[in-house]
Amino acid sequence: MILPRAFYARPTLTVARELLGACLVRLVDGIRLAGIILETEAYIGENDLGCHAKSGKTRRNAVMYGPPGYAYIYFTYGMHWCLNAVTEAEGFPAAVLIRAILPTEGLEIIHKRRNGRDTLGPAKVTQALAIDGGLNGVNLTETSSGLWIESGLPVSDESVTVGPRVGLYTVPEPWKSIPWRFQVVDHSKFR
DNA sequence: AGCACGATGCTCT
DNA sequence: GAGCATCGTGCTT
Repeated sequence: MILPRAFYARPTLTVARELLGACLVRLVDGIRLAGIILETEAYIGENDLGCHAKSGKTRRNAVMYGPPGYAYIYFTYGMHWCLNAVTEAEGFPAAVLIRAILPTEGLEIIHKRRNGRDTLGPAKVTQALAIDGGLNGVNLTETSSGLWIESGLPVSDESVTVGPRVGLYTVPEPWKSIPWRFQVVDHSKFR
């Protein structure tokens, strides 16, 4: 089942936690590339100094200000794309960064796209699933976008760790260390 | 196994 | 012009 708009129209921390175990799907040339989401991070509003919306609405972050259930995809470090799912009410900028997946469908293609390497990292996820800026702003709640998220396996609290978000080196406290990162500890049971 | 570093170009001040 | 929600390599232990 495709996760509906109402799934995303909730507090971002709730969405980030519940996206663990869900299935990220990318349709390329009629072929499904998919993986179970293993790691997420929440970015919540203009007060969150780690969030791209910290300085208000710009051309880059505009999608985050739109309705929930859309893809916010940004380019960084001169070569990498990162995928987010927009959350909360329209007008409030918030999103969940998809940081890692366990590939489940289209394994050969994913393997080839990743040159045999893992898919544990936000830019590795987008490279593996052929996601780039051309998909910024697409609707994650319908298949016609070629990118959507389906409900997957429930993940128990015991198999989830919570911790600080990654890569926010110059972000001031408390935002730098606030535990808004969610990770499936042992994903061997999904294999 | 872990750390340091360079790559590389877009976005906003 | 500075900074960046990263990755892979290569060197050290």
